[in-house]
Amino acid sequence: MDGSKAERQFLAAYDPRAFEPIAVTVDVVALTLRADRLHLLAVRRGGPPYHGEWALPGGFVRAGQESLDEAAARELAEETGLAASALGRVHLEQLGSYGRPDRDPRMHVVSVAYLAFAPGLPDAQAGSDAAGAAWLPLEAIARGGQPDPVAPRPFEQGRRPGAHGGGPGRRPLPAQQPPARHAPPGDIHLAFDHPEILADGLERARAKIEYTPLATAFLGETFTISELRAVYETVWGAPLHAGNFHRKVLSVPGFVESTGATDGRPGSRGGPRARLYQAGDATLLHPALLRPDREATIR
Amino acid sequence: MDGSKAERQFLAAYDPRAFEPIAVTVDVVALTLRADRLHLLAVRRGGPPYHGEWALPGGFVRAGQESLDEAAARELAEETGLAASALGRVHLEQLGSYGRPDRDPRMHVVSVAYLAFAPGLPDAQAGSDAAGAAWLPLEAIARGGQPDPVAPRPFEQGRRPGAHGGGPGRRPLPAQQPPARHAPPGDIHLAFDHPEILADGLERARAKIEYTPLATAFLGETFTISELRAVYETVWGAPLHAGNFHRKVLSVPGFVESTGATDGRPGSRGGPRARLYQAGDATLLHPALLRPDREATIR
DNA sequence: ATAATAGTGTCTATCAGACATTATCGG
DNA sequence: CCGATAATGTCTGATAGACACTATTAT
Repeated sequence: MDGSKAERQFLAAYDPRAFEPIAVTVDVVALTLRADRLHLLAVRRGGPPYHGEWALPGGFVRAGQESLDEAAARELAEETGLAASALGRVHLEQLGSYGRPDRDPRMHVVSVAYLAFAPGLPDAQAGSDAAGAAWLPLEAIARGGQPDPVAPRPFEQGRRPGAHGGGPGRRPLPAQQPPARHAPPGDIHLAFDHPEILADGLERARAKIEYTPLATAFLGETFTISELRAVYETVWGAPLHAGNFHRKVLSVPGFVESTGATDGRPGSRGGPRARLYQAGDATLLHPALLRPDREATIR
Repeated sequence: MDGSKAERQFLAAYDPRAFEPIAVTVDVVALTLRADRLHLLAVRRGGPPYHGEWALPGGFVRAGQESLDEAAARELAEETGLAASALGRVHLEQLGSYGRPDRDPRMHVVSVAYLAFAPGLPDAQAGSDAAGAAWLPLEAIARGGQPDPVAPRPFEQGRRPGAHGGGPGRRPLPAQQPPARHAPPGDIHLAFDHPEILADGLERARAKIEYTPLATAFLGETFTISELRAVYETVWGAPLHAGNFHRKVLSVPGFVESTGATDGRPGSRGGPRARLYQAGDATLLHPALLRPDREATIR
């Protein structure tokens, strides 16, 4: 029809600035578990547009210097103030790209979104870029679109004490936060199209723990089956049968491996000391742990 | 540590060309079924780099003018020479983004890859950009990486006559191609990192037809259960039990709907006339059609 | 003692897969 | 008739989920 494409490519080969540019950024939907509730890592924007509002952590990809994966890891490290060592236990995967021309008022920005699962991380985001970075409870964030039918409604589970991971030293921690009621209602609104990205990330997370062992990425090095169940219950927003879950998890080869040890910190409301497990070497769960009745065929 | 991000953002707001740019392209892994074999839409490159080699169809996203989805649909339409009407039956979804700084020798190019499932399309890519566009049988294309263990080995199925869809008028077509042996061996090598993108697209396709009805996107408006089974067998590269498949497909609500009609063109080797079905209204299959034994837990 | 939890056993409905059977068509 | 296919039926092993039960610990 025109051959203009070949021409454009030719030009691009010799003058990369010949076109109106498109900026490329990475944004990270970083999730963690705190006190049996999902939290999102968010930053306060320090300039226009959306000055002062919350947004996903992210930034520009450094042209010619880094891959998308590297850029996402870098942004996450900067924003959490975490050393690469601590990032080792964080799962990071590409979520998808968002490129509507008007999603950023300044110019056409294509954002490559990433999804991160993190164990309980220290709250302080010292130094670094993100003075205003914080873990926000998900319920405090306004839904992207319609009321999500598969949304993780906090169904008020037994409020386990150590059900969140908590890194290597996660021993006592009698309840770092007073079990304050559901926190502020969903009145925090994310900037840009980040509500949509968050919604996609949540759905991905819910699906991902069905057929991969990534739920363990929310926990510490070792964990009990109950803690693992708490991850599923929180991410899926539905209670699971303790006994069946226990048997199921142990029956899936490669999901978890027993460390001989038992939990030194038993449940605060009694019960025998649980055995401790660590993540196995499986990358896919077979058979999978399917979400409870997604109502025959969702249409 | 520096606050340079805020500064960069500030600059970007007022001078989009202040940085070394990153180009954004879309590339499409378009798959179709011809004569019971998967084919990939590929174009011959008309200029450096990789001049004369095969590559995925794609091109630059038009800054400020179109979304990523729109760009992918546009490129696919240009390359196939298809009107938007014919594209209506094509499934198009985002696959992932690829952004290693050295993946294009000219400059840092981030490519947003898309995956397309198409019914049998006319071979002629008239006019349009792509003088050199063609559907290449997958076996003719060199594997991206290691020998893919889940690769769809052509297991030599019964060579059904009409097992490929074939758009609205797919009646006679007694065997448009002589059942030529497996075509040239895998010696075609795709340019750039397109072998990797193709491999990812194939794996996505194999997984996607497990839990979505998208296998029907490879077929015409109406199809028989056998034709649908041929899609699964070809994409998965493994034979399926005809009887069990039949019963299973009909038992999944919303997968297929019976049109009263029966196939006017019976199997060339006899047998009763099969009933014709059309795609149902389900968007997810429940229960899913799982691939045959992926060997307990893939590690 | 009471309540709550860890872990195991049992039963049942469901499903995937193997196999068989009947009917229908082309050659 | 013979061979291949469509469609349905039957059987078995595996699994998910419901439920029960015992043991252990905090309060």
